[in-house]
Amino acid sequence: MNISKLQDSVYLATGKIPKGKLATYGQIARAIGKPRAARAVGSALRKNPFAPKVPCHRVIRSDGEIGQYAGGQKKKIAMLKKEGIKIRDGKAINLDQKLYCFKRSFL
DNA sequence: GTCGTGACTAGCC
DNA sequence: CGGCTAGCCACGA
Repeated sequence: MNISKLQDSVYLATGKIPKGKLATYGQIARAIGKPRAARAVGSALRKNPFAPKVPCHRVIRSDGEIGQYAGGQKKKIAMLKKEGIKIRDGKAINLDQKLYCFKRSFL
């Protein structure tokens, strides 16, 4: 369990993302109570000790871009496509439709 | 305790 | 609309 508190919060929030839905780093950061910690969220996901448990590939940028991925953006895009997310030129379409509403129980 | 880096965001030109 | 810069947060050395 050698994980920091920030990581724990990020994994918890990310794990709540249902299949077929997406979330932005900023959204997760906000969900954990740190709306300015989008970077820290990415750093936490990069370690991702809960690989299959935490769908880090469902987390994308606020611009609708896929963002980085430990296994490569290509893999991330492929997985998202399989989940039902449509990707075009490395960007998620219908993003507003696929975005997931986070709970504010953290606050 | 200080410095540097990174799966980001928003603002400015 | 597109590209660039600065700002923020957390972690590791």
